Amino acid sequence: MSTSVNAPYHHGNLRQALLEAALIILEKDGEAGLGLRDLARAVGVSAAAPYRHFDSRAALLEALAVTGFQRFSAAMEAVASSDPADPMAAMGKTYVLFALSNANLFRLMFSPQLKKDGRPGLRMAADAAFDTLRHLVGGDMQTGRIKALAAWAKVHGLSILLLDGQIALRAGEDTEALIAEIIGSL
Amino acid sequence: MSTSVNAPYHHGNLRQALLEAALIILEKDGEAGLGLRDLARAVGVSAAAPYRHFDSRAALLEALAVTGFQRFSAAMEAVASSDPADPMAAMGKTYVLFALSNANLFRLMFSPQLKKDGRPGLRMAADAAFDTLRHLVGGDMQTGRIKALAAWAKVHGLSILLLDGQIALRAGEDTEALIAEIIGSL
DNA sequence: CTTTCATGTAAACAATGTCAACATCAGTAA
DNA sequence: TTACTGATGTTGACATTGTTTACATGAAAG
Repeated sequence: MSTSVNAPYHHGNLRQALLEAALIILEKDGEAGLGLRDLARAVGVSAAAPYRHFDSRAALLEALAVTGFQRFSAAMEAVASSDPADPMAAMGKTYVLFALSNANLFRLMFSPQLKKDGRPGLRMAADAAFDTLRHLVGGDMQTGRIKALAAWAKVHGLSILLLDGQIALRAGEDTEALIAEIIGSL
Repeated sequence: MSTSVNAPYHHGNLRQALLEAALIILEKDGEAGLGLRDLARAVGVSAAAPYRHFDSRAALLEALAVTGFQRFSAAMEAVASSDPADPMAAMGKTYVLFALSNANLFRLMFSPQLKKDGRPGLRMAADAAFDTLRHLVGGDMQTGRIKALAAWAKVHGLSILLLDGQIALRAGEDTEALIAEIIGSL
């Protein structure tokens, strides 16, 4: 029984296909909804096949989170290099919008689960992302460390509170405008 | 086979015992490490017994999170009623310290898992907690909504970043002092 | 053509959440 | 007291999950 009429025994690029399908499932169903068997079935492969490319489910999740940090870095560098009027505000807005448009991926990136296993790839990716973030901030304006940390905390907290639906929008209020207002209140 | 020599058939106060043991396991092993069977064994009861008091594992977690919000509210009210010099700063500090000293419980309170099932008890507890928070803030100083949201975001983000170990302490730096500094930078 | 090795499959395992059927016991009513 | 009843606990089973082991396939190297 094969999904397509003439499915080849070897998939060809299973690792990549798994990651792409996993990302879709992740955004739709959340991390808990991402089962290895469902994922394998979605790609048209047996339940054990993913183990040729990932040591465990956690390793698969780690790979997802790593690509998340890479995309995050890319987004931040893109705004920074677009030479905006207020670099800090622009980066903050990008930070929050990235979280909102990649909700479950963002949550996965900061998942305490993955961190607890001490997965080195994830730690490296996160460190790299925040290093470039620090570099971009330090390059464009000479903020002190405390102010930078405070800005980071504000932007990160805003991301999570919005993600969790804790911040209620008023009637006719625009999310993006609210973000700008909160970021602007330094 | 019974844990104690003369264990009675009926536990007596199983629901409470489950919650207390669950809280301990939660703080030690995290949410993923909190299995129903282990929990039942820790309390000296069969694997199915918890189902007489909780509909599901998620319901048990919800109950834990609810008590978390109650403790959180109590802590915030305690500081506010102690009439501190700078109410906002004091509450912010309490907010972060609560998160740090109840790490996994705090994470559970904001777990996307529980939120997704639309558990009404959790939503009510969270709303109640944040209502009292808003009340305390609004009562002591007339902050605008945007400033209040910004302060909330900063304090919440700081909690999570510290919890995740993302903010590195410098040599000889005190966590509590750093918190105070960041909160102070409004 | 043969060999090899990365990559896939099938079948099994242990552990988990959950449920159904039965056991125990405290309290109430006769 | 005696019988019933409902709340609470136990046992055994089930489906599902992550994971492993043994085997199958086939593309590329020799």
